[in-house]
Amino acid sequence: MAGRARIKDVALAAGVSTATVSRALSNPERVEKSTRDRVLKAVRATGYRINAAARDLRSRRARAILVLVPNLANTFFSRIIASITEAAETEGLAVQVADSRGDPARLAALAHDGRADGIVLLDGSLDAEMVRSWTLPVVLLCEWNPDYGLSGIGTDNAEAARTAVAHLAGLGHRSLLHVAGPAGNDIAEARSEGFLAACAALNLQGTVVPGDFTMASGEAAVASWAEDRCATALFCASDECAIGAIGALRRLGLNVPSDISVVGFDDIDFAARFIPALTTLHQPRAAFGREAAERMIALLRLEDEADMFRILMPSELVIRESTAAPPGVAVRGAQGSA
Amino acid sequence: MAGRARIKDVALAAGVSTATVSRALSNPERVEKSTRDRVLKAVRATGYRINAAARDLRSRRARAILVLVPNLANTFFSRIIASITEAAETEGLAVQVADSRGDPARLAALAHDGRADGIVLLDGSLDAEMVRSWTLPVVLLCEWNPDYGLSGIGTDNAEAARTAVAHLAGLGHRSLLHVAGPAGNDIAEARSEGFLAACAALNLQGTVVPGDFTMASGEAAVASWAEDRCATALFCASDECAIGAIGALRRLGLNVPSDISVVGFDDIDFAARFIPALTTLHQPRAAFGREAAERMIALLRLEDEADMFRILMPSELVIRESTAAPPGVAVRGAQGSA
DNA sequence: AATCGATGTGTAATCGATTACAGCTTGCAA
DNA sequence: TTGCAAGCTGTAATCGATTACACATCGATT
Repeated sequence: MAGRARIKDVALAAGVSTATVSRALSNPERVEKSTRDRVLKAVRATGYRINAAARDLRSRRARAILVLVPNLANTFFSRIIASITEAAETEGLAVQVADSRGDPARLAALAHDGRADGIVLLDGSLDAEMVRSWTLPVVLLCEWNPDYGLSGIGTDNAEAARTAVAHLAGLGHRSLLHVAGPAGNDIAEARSEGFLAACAALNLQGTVVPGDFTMASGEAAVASWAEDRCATALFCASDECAIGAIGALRRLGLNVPSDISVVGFDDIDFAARFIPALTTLHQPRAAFGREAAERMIALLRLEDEADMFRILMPSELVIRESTAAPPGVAVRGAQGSA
Repeated sequence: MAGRARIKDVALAAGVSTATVSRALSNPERVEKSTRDRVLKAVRATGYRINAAARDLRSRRARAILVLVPNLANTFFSRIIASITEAAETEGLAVQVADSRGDPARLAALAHDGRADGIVLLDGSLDAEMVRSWTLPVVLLCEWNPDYGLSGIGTDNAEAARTAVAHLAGLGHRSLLHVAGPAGNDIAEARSEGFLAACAALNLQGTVVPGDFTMASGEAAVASWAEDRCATALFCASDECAIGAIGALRRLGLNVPSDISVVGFDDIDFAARFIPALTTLHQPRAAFGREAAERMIALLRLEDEADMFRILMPSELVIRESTAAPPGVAVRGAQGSA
């Protein structure tokens, strides 16, 4: 802290100017090999570390991106963050992680204090006007909000919902209940609409009840379902919701999947380990992170405005233990091992 | 981006010097009210945002702390991070989050590039020499490593293990298996030692098998347990491990808790929702985060070295559904509702 | 031999804030 | 009236890097 070496000290030790030290470190090919070696030796000898504040100030960029997630405690996001970090750091970009909830002033400060050059936003429920007022390049990831006017990366939620419905229909279910995500959330609505469209297309009875992705909303949905029990399968807008629902069903003395099938969404880490292991739609989280980082890097390289893009990566249905034929329906063509 | 206002622009707009603007913003009481109001109005009018790089450079501090966690995807950590963030931000400190795994050079860079004034470390398995070489104030949280030579905050793991054993003994279990955390991990070893000490004190048969906190290690432990089935209860070093173990038990056709009891550790979010809901040791994560932030703030205020401290906060046993009397043992004094 | 370009290095301006120091007012006591 | 302290504000140095520009060297070309 006290006696940290400055670039000046390194220059002195190597017998060169500070300009040469700077070049040796950030543009090695612009100094002669022998000089570079002397500089690097001096760096080692002095224990020099570049001062980020000074560099950022002079070069007018932070070599960092900010990742904003609505909820750090959600494992769905942390996996994506890890993947963004990996891709960004190979490009020399640091990654800052922050929670997007709470005080808008805090967010504005984060977005504009110059500590980051770009933002990867995983929250579609922020005030659109605020988001549009940000002057940094932003990539919207996973979530979607047309009002932001941003480029984005996500999955085709309607298509994924269709896949889930087709799976349940294939098992013999004729009456389905969808526990939706929060109203106003674009991806949640895409899932609901995809669900209803698929039910209509396959001539199934499809009902939607409101929810908000949480376990509590899964429990609440089961409570309302229990009144008439008209559906034999639940399609939940998130794995957490599905897990909440299964817990509630079990408390009603019902077994998943023999009494009722449940499909989740996301394929969070616990989905495979849950009992029963969750049939769910796997979102390509590692690919999301990688793609977002790459797009961001490209945006930062281009000084001027880049073209808008919207990238949809497919979600895959992962069939595990939480779905089966409805009670009383023979499994057609049941095949061997599983 | 292009036309961001500088402090100079604000000064011009308000008809004062940049020094006054700076003071009006960071030491409001040092400028006259009327001047301050003019400055604030100018700030609003120009949309001025302080440039963090310039401020950090000049004031030689970053007003930020770095939180290092071994695994962002672990919800146990994310809850703590949220709590650190909350406490730090009320003090005007930004929080940077990074993964502590991987390239040591990356960590060294993070620790020394001047972007943070202090470090909250949640990883006890880093190279001790590297950690000691850090020149920033560091608080070790949750994990513990005596070789770091740091102040720390955590829970009394041996005591917590004793509580778990006492609970199982009270239910009638006489033979216990502990699935340990990774060797060399201080808190894992404290749990193992506490477990063995408690078994000895209560005259129970206590066995320890190696593990590493993961679900996979829980599954592996069950596989080895299945060879002799000598224990009627499992005490796992983490909830994830316990969940892995329960999954494996279920695949063996065994029911928790009627065939075998399982106790976890941590009380992660899923613990309460898992089926069966996990009996586990609740670590006070919000308090951990708050305490760490406060201690760090105190450390940063003190210029010189502060006294070392080691704070232990109690973990509480939360009894849920995964523990019961062993098969064939009547529940003594079973009491009413639960 | 003179010119040119390429290459490597140094000098000094610069990024945008903070803050030590000094100067100006103002109020009050002597 | 004068002196002094207190309070407010401005001037300018400063933090530690990057980088435009200038300069020196050297080999190749004419």
